[in-house]
Amino acid sequence: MSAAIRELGFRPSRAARALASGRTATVTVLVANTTLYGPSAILQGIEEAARAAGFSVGIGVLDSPEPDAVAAMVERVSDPTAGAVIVIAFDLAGVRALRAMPSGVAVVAAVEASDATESHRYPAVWLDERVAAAAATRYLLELGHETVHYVAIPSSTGTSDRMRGWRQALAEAGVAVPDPVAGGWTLRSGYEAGRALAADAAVTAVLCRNDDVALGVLRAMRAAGRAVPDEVSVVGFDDVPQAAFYAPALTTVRLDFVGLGRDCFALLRGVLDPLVPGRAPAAATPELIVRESSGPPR
Amino acid sequence: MSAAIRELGFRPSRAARALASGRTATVTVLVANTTLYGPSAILQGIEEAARAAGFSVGIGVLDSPEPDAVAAMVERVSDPTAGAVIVIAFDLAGVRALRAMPSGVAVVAAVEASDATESHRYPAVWLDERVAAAAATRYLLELGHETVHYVAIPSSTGTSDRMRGWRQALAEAGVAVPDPVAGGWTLRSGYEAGRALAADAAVTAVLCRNDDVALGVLRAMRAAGRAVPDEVSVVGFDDVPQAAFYAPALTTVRLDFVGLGRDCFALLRGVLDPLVPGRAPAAATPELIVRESSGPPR
DNA sequence: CTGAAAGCGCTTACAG
DNA sequence: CTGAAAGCGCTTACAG
Repeated sequence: MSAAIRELGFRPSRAARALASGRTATVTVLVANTTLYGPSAILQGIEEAARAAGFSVGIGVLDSPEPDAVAAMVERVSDPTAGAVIVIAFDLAGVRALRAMPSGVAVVAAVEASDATESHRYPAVWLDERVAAAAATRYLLELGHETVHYVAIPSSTGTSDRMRGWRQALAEAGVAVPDPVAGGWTLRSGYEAGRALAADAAVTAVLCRNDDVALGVLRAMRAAGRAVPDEVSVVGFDDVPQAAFYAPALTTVRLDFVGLGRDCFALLRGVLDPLVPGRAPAAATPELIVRESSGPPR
Repeated sequence: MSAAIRELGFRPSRAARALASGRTATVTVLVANTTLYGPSAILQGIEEAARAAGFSVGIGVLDSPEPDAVAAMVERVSDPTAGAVIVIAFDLAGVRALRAMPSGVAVVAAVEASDATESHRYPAVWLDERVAAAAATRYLLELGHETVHYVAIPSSTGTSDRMRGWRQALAEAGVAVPDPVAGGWTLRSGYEAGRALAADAAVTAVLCRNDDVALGVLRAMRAAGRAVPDEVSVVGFDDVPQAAFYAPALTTVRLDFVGLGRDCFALLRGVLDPLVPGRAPAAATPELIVRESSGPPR
């Protein structure tokens, strides 16, 4: 912008440019809840990369997985001049939004389960959670635990790489595969799952679908008088910034959500404009962070 | 939309409409970090209200409080056809963005300190944190503590209603006002502040600027062998969903950020169109939630 | 009350 | 290489 233009306070109209040129440097990201750590960190990463590339970012939250609500949201973002969309498809609402996207709009997804059909219908990005879950499970087994229990969040995507990795590690070790315990997205549901697990004296190690669930389980163990990690080990997933400060500090799998968000935008960039040199994914590999909540069985 | 139109897959172009009519149903919200609970919950509330009103919401993150970076962001959102902006001015970056907004664009803010000049230059919305902080302080005093220490997050906005409420309650009780201890936005900084406090045997009660700081303080106390709440009480601010599950469960001030976000959008709505009936603020009044981390001094 | 025309602020293909 | 014209898809004021 020249000094003269700046002085006059001239600002180009994005709307006019979009209309005239037929394209907009805009992504809108569809997400179920901006309040949870994972999605909010992915959003942070997307925004960072988008801003660097001169893109605007819009946001649409999928309050409810109810088909009509999802369809309404999809309708809003399918405006022909509205630009591309990224959907964070870690749960039912996101998966349904992905399925409902009309052809003709550029869409890219961040998914949880790499084997889900969603990741084949659209360009997608994910972390290698299966390997990480298997590693966490193996770690517990090697500590001497006879098996490892798993607290899942059901009806999210149907399949989960985390659960598959856990199951696979158990199978490879030739160890009994207990039924997964049903948790949920709330802390309370993690607590309830923990209560059930605490009541079973045979349980000595539990892997949790995320750190919120793990925090609930931790509290349930304490309430039941089962010492962590002396009597039972608990391991989470995500490594939220608070995890290192819990009591006990949580052993968990660190997931680079911000990096995943950046990769997601880079992928979208490549879809929109094949001439833009595609960068290799930069998200860090998931890594088990051993802290205080895990140890050998008594 | 008629069935015929739907069948043909017709979707109106938002860009064309914006150009022709001169207005866009769009808000973009400027925020420093989508990853923190407060801002992300406010965003959730804004998006919910905006969607209900048929508005699109954009997001711009203020990575850095550095003036050039802030100016660049402000420039992007000041597009004449881009619509209104909401800035979450809880920290330096937000406050600076607010100050840099050119006249002519509709802006509304969510602020922390009701007395700051920012809240007078623009329509703003805030929670009554001063009264809540005073109440939390009084609660600790009435438990029998001789005074209450405060862990602040410095250089955020300059003034903080939370700190003012604490100071006021102490003054009204005719009690010594200790120097605030400097914390920060990271958990680690809360931990460091807690270490300093733990080393001072005279400290029996500490009020923390937010729950993250409080979690850090909790851990520091544990590391120093000071029992909570038996030897020292710690109280937070925010009531993040995890607070009830910490060990010990955190006594904290519940802040209705989602409601604040809704109110913020309602205020903006009124600014954009004075004919729209303005609804009374609906955010819940801050409330002290007493849990396990506070009690009488020994 | 209905319908054709002008215009919103840009970009772009084309004439000069 | 430069400059004037057409057109992007809507809205709106105006003629009929």
